[in-house]
Formats: sequence, structure tokens, C-alpha cells
Amino acid sequence: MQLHRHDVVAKATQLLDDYGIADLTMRRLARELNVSPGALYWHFADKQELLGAVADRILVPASAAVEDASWSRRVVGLGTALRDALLSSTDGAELVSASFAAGKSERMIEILAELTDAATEGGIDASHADLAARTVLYYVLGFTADEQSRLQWDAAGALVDGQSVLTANPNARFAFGLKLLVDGIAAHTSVEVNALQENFE
Amino acid sequence: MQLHRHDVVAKATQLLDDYGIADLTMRRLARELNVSPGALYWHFADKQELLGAVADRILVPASAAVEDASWSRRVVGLGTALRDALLSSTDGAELVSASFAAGKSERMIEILAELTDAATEGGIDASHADLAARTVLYYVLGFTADEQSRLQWDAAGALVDGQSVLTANPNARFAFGLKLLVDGIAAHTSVEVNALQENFE
DNA sequence: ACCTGAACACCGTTCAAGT
DNA sequence: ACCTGAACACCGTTCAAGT
Repeated sequence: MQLHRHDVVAKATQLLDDYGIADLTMRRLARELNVSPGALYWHFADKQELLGAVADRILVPASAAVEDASWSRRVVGLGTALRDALLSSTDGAELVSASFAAGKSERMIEILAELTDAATEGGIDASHADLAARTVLYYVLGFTADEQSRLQWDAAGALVDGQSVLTANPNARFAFGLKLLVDGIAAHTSVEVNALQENFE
Repeated sequence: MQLHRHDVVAKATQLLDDYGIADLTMRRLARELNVSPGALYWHFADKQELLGAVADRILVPASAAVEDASWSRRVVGLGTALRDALLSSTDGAELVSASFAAGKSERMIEILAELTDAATEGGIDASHADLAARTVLYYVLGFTADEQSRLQWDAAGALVDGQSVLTANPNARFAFGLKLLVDGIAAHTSVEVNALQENFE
């Protein structure tokens, strides 16, 4: 039976979910698909391209466009949907972070574009809207990568109770940070805050 | 001549600067120090511990405390000092990100604590100040990692002029994002903005 | 106490040769 | 067109044995 790009990505996603990113190797993937390692290189140029495809597969649910809402609700909606998508796979945040940094995730580019639109509507000028959007993405990726690595320590049994504040209520904590960013964007159009801002210009 | 922890970290830092994080391997480091790979494991438990030590060495200049300033100036000062420290080494942001995520960088914990203090002074309550501080760190790490990977594409000759907005004025772009976060923190004490915020609660 | 030598169990990638 | 087999050039980590 012929090997197709789709099957490879599907098995890679399963490997990721079951064993984590460290065990998602080209050789192990090939073994699991009952092909030789070289076979994968007929379908993908290199490992990075394969990981990008896995990242985009994980991000499918996050691409559910949040239309017909205020810019701030769209930012919150996109950020929340992105986190949910990342959490649905083991090490999802780490994988997508790497693929995004390498410029290998098309869907992250899409999400970035939607966030940029929202930021523009929020009153950020065109030259800075992209950066505001990226700031949101850095936050979501950083927060979720952190969250997932803590989940793994906890699963390994290393529950330090001094850090319980960091593991409790992750949803509320995530929402708070997102709100901080939305407030920051909103501040750029809020006249009342502009006076306060002049200390930082 | 005996091998000391300090020499290993120094050579590792040099290797990082000269060839990047991909070439910072235990075997290569041992070869460069004229010892066998196993020798390194007498001084460090594993590679992660070694990388943490390198991260902390890179972060020394960022620990220059910014005392006697308003909370907002301290956030901007710490963020800027952190970025400068990361930029001084090839792949510095990637290395420190990994070490921070793994909980292996003491200095990042210190910087986090200073940012948390600043956020508290900025009016964020104790339960959320840590998160606000982390949000700043996620931003600085994300922005700088992005910046450094672009520097490498450019050095490799792949100059896409459509992305010139992203590579030009990185200092100004960085400052803008930092200001966004400071504004977000400030919004929590600004009564005028609280009315605006109620949409997101 | 500190290090060597050698092994163990892996990697990503390439490429002639097969079908 | 699609894949195998085998090689190339590596990894991180462990550990008996040496000094």
C-alpha cells in the first residue's frame, strides 16, 4: 500500500500525542509506518517540513474564525482557541513554537493576520499592528508551553506545593494575561491613559 | 591541568557564540577541551544543567539592577537589559528560553522576581503580579528569538524585501511592544479604563 | 577525586540500486 | 514514481577501569 503525505502526518501526530516531541523522530516514525527512514524523504524535504505539517494539523480547530465580534473579543477568542488547540496535543505549544519560528506553519501566519486585523481595528496603526499581534502570539505560546511542561512535572509526580498558585486555575490565569494585552492595545486609543503614558515615551 | 566547572561553561559559551546552539554538543565541547565526553558528566549531571549554567552566564549583564526608578521604568529597563544580554550571544534567546522553561536558570528566576515586584507596584494584586511578570518575559524571549532567527536568515543571504518592515528598527519595535505591556499593567489601576474593560471580564 | 575508553542506544540525511 | 538498504557523520549518557 502506498505511503501518502497525509498518513505520515497522521501517524506523526499520534506519536506526538502518545509519547511527546522527544520521541517524534524520523526513524521511529518510519518504523511505526513499516517503511525505511529514507522513504519519508520522498514526501518531505526534511524533518522541519514534516513538523510544520503536524503543527498545521494541530492548529485546524484554532482556525475557526471568530467573525462578527468586537476587535477585543476577537483577540480573546483567537488566543483562547489557539491555546485550546495547543493543549490538545502533548508538547503542542513547543512544536508549534518551533514551527512558527522557522516560518513553517501556514496556519500561524493566518492567525497572525487575523490578530493584526483586530489590532488595527483596536486603533494600532498599520506599522505596529503586526507587532501587537505577535506580542499576543508570544504570550499564548509562552504561557501554554510553560503550562504543558508543568503538566509533565506533575504527571511525573513532582508536585511542589509551593508552586500551587502557578498550576491552579490556569484558565483564569491565561485570561488575565490576555486581558493585560487587550488593555495595552486599548490604551493606545484611550485619551485618558495617554497622559499617564507620557512617562514611557 | 584539571578541568573546572568554570572552564567548561566558558568554552561552551564560546562555542555558542562561534557556531550556534546546534553545534553546542557535549561531544564537541569535550573535544574542544581535550577531554573525553564522559569527563563532562563528572562536573554536570546532564546537558540541561550545563546549558542552564551557560544561560546564567549570558544573563549576568541583565542582572544589573535598575533601582530608584518608577515601576514602569524598571519594567522597561529590565526588558531592555534582558534583550541586550540575549542578543550578545548567537541563539541566546533560544538557549535562555529552553533553560527557563526547564527551570534551570537561576538568574531568570531573579529577573522574574524583580518584574513581579514592579508589577505589584504598578497596581497588580499579588496573585496576578507573577503572571504579569511572566507575560513580559514571554514577550522579550519571543521577540528576541524571532529577531535572532531573522538575523540568521539575513546572514545566509535570504533577504526578502517584503519583510523589511520586520527587520528595520528592531529597537523601536521592541520598545513599542514593551510599552503595550506596561500600558496593560497600568490599565488595571486607571479608573477611566475600567469602564472600557468590563467587556472582557 | 577525577578522568579515559569503550560501549549502548540512538539520531537526521543521502543516495545508488531496485521495482 | 516510489521505496529499500546501507552507509555517513554524528548524538547524550553510562560505567568499569585506571591514576
